[in-house]
Amino acid sequence: MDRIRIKQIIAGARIGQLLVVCGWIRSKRESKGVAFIALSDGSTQDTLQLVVPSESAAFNQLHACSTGAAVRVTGTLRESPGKGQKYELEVSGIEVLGTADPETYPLQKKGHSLEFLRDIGHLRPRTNTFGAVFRVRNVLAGAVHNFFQERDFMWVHTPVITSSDCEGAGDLFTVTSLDLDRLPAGSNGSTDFSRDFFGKRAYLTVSGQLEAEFLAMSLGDVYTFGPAFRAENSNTSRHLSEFWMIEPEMAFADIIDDMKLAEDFIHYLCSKVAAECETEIAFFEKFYKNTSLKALGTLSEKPFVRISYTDAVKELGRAKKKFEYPVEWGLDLQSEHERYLTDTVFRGPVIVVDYPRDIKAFYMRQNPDNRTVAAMDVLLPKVGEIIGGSQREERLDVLEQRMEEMEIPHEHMQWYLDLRRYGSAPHAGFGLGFERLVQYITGMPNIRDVIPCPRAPQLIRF
RNA sequence: UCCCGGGUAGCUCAGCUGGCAGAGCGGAUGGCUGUUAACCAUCUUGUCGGGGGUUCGAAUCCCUCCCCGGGAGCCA
Repeated sequence: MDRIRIKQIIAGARIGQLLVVCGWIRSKRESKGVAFIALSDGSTQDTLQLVVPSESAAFNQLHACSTGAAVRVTGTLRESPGKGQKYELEVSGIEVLGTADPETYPLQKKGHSLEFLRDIGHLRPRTNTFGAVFRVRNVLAGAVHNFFQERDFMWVHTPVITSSDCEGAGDLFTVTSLDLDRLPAGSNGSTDFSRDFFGKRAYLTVSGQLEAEFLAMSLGDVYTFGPAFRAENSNTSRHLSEFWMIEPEMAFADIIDDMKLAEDFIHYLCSKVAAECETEIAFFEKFYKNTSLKALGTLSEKPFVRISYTDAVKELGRAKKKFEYPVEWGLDLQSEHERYLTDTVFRGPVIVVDYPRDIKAFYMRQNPDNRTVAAMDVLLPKVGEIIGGSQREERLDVLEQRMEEMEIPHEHMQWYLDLRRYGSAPHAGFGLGFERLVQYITGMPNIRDVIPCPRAPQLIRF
């Protein structure tokens, strides 16, 4: 007989049927006449209540059924007379597949701190919290593809290993097959990377954007969804060294189209999670209080406030609040400024657009005022920046001049400049940090708790 | 990387004006009950983060290193 998932049982219409269920024991309550077991199989937030009557042969095996043990159970589904669950399985047979020594099994019936669970990363998906996080993460990942596929964006696979070191974002991890104990010497004490695997220095990608641009400039609308790597020494609840990024890129599009896409995207994802992860969100609402179905519902409809950088600076200048960092046109907005805009002034997501060109990347399109670029950031309450995007500079002369001003060497960028030489066209895109989205929607305080195997400075266990 | 706050039993934490290392939870055993993080009784648990120093004596004071958390910077 095939096993059935608890998720399907909860969905209903199986009362009276003989079923086989496999899973891990969460808790057990024993008495003389009857025992109760809460069983989880990861398919859903809910546990299945197993009822083991003392006359059942399974009753003698209860000793091995401690918290954490894996079992295969046969029984008849009944309507539950008790509170807290609709169904329960009246057990006729239990096969203990794997015991879990209660003296050493680290998960208790009680709740654990998120910090402790990080130390047992291989077992934490068995908890309510992490089961919920990873189910929401899965629904979000599926929704990302649905959103773009429904709009005829093509999923493109940009490289993980790259030779491009001028993508603008932080420090890079070097990828090498050289013997690190005997590095070939180059000039003035450096390493000779011409002897390395690729014949030149290679890195883990920090972004697929530049590659996505050339794919957009032939396929039209594309998106990437894959890992990115940053070697920055960032120790915060919002940064990972390895994270997943979504980067749509649209040909024949401007910054207005870009903002529209970003807003539609967030709306879509929130509505999908609200519809498909009701129990998970209800769980987060109850135990972490940083998210709610109601808030998700609002987020999936409410239009985002749009404000120019220049007006945002004016708004901050009017603020009664004392800021630690100065507010002045030309300086980048600090976390406290962004938070003031999202949490106090507009009380919701805000898109800030048209930033000073001197604080933004070389590829962003210069506006007619000659001092701002068509760049936009989507800011969310509490989490801060979740999306950074721009219209790309499609004019060859303007781009070349900008690269010179910012001292970016042209030689490795000829292919990028070619896109402006041959059939150039307006195009725009953005990058969204997937974990920050999961973090925002689940309300998890630390980004290390929304990815199965977090990588950060000094952290690469599991 | 910088600024704060921490590291004591398997977990959460108290003890910190230097003087016998504690509680709750968990776990084990027994009892009881269609139970819901069940309940009652008994029992169980230590490299006080590592190293060095001050002292008759250090979990407690000093130095140093490691790790964790919060905030900042960098960014998504």
